[in-house]
Amino acid sequence: MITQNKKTATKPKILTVVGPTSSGKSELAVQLALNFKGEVISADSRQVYKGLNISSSKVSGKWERRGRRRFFVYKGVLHHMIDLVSPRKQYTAGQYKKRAKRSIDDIFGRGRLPIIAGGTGFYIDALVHDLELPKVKPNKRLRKELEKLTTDQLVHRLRALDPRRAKEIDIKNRRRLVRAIEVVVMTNSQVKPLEHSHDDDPYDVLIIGIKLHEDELKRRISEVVENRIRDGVVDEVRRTHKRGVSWNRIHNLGLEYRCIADHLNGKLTLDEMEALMKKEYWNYAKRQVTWFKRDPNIIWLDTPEKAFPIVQDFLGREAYPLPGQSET
RNA sequence: GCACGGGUGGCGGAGCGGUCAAUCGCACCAGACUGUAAAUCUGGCGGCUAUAUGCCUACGGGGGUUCAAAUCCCUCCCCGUGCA
Repeated sequence: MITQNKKTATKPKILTVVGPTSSGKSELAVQLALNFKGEVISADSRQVYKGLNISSSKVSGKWERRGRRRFFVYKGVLHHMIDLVSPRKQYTAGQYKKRAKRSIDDIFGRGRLPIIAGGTGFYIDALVHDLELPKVKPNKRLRKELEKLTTDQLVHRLRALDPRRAKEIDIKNRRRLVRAIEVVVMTNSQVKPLEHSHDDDPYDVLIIGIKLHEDELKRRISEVVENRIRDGVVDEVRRTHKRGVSWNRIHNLGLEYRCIADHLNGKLTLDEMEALMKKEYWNYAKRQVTWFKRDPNIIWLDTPEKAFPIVQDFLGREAYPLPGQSET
């Protein structure tokens, strides 16, 4: 259990590894975990789903029994926030935050270091800054109804309900408008303004970002896509659909799920699919970078190995010999 | 060689006398993000510049018609298809 007395107590330390897709975050996280007695918390919106393995770049670990509990283990390192629900269900950022927070407490309870690693920036922010996301579950009926309105009508509706929110929201983004209205309608109250100062953060966080050279990243993305196809992503998606996940839902999972679904439905040849996947992944990587860019606290590294001394410094203990130093 | 069809911005592809620096898509650049975030959304994208109801150069080359041409005519070059 962590209790944080904001000003006086020293906050518990956690580590975060971010970076665009294919940059090697997962592997670095594992290495850091091995060196600094940590456990990994995946911050990836698709790895929470069971059965999406190759397609979500899940580490190739296994579920193992440890005492009375079962953990997802890779290279001896415990991984959390993986394989939580069926892809038929929709897992949300709020659910993620709540559960990941428990994982952090859990890890502290074992006297270990939580290492958050992943590419879903929103999840990481929610967790690390303890964002208070409105506790309003999706209301299908209401959404369906709101969906029928024009964007302008949605804006007017929101203005009437919550003028402050209407002012700051992206008024061209229907999805956001619908959700904002949903929140007001369901809670019967307006959203309070968000103000998060870092002083309020519950943890002392070191964020390491992997920043590869553009060409290098592109190269790696190509490689990853090719490997996945060879390893059977197409089959994985086919199987996922056979298990009752609708094409519509698969399409909504984004990126390669779309490309592969289109291929399976005869809209794309295998080659077209591959090319499209590479393109989509690259664009995604850029979106991720845009997100991370605005956090000035991220320490960007061009080679993962540079992380070790920085982390050691952050933890400020002698207890963690750097790799290679332990043997001599 | 003849007959059609076509040559438009990095690419695909609209426009077929004025309101065209040229719809749109892709690529590219930048950005947003309060329980769908691998989702969703926005802006820019010929050149120049004080970024603008500004100037310049533009729709294969050249020449014409017209107040006005990417759009019409002539001619040349190139590509595709059909016939020789």
